Amino acid sequence: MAEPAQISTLTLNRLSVYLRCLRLLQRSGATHVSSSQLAQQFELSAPLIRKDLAQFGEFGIRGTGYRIDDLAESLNRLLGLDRTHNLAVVGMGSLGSALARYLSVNDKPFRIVAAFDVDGRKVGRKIGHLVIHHSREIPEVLPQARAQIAVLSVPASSAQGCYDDLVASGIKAVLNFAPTQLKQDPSVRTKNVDFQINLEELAFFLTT
Amino acid sequence: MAEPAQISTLTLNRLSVYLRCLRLLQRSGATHVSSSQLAQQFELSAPLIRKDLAQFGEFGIRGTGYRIDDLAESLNRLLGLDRTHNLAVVGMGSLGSALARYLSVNDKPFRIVAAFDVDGRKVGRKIGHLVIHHSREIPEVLPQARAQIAVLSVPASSAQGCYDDLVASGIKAVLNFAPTQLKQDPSVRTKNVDFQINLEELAFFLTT
DNA sequence: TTGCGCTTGTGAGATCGTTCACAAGGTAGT
DNA sequence: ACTACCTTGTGAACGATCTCACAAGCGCAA
Repeated sequence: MAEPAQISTLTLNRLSVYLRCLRLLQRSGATHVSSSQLAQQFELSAPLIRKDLAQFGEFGIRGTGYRIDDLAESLNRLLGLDRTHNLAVVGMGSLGSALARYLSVNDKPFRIVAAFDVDGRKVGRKIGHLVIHHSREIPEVLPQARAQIAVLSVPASSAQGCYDDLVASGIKAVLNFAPTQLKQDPSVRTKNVDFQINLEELAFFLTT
Repeated sequence: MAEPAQISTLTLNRLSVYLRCLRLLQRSGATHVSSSQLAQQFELSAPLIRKDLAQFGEFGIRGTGYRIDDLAESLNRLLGLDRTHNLAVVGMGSLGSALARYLSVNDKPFRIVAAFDVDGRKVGRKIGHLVIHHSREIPEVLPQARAQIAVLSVPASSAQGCYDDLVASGIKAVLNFAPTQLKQDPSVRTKNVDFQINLEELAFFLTT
């Protein structure tokens, strides 16, 4: 019931997981679900799920559980997924292209509105119905396309430069795939997806 | 000086970051680095870095800092990166191919030894000098290739099935890129890289 | 050798996140 | 209406993680 002064990232990510699970349940025809049912889907405890959900009001019905449709819609709105978010992909190598394709296919709330690369051979080519621009055109194209979130999939060596360009051009958030630690701008929400580090984590546990 | 009974994942991931930074410093010709110098590279506090490193012995020299070469080698060995780890990639869609290419190029301690897909048109084709096998051949090919870590880049709908096959065939660790919550086997180290959830996290902070 | 300046290593404290136990509040059957 | 049975929401204990302050240690200069 208390309005969430500050939602932690951990909670937020779990909410995404919950929502995804609810979508599946919706398709299966169920109407209600309890916190313990959700808990045994993933490896989480029921009280944690209840605490997560209770931060935003009393969604549940005691004795019955949560109404799937209601909860899904609430989470959807809460996460800001009821609106369309415009993405720019910077770096159309194999990873960038894969991400672009993945995002284009789905009718997700994310839509690619701009793509950039430094490779002259790629500039001008189309990905879906979108022309690839040269990275130096970011300052003009980015605001015009109204991109709020950038997906950064360039080599580590050029990541910082691209990041700075994006920040200067008014980007609001960056999802960085480059295996490097960016010097972040405090006004831009930045998130790293570093699969090399994840591999190394797994490798470590194989040794012991 | 205390032998680390249990290293936390947070610490472990930071060690990877430190090591990466040390590699850069090595190229720049520096010989020593202090915890505060490291700290201002990323957004971390110096005491945290010292605590992380002190878990494994006294690497530093008071008054001087850390010897870059020594520390890099220690971390390298500690993380198990002085050995080669054999990878299998399951799902050679655009994402799987991008990951495979990325891992093939580098002379990292990770080496791809097997690739799988269910698409008959892809089976038999080569990625680098590696033949793509059909996913149903996992039970035979996986142990023969001595793959310890699997990279799972299949659609969400088939992720659980592939995961179970991998587990049954003796895989030791799995890096899952499918946007789904796997029912994990306790004997297999599993790590999720869910970039959809990361996007949703960024989207959330744009609304408020 | 002595003193000064610098940096590490580390216990104590603060903060954050999760688990636990239980009261409050529903539903269904009689 | 009443009872039995559920499930939620939540304060309190617990545990993990990070921050802080400071003593211990090393190098260098005189």
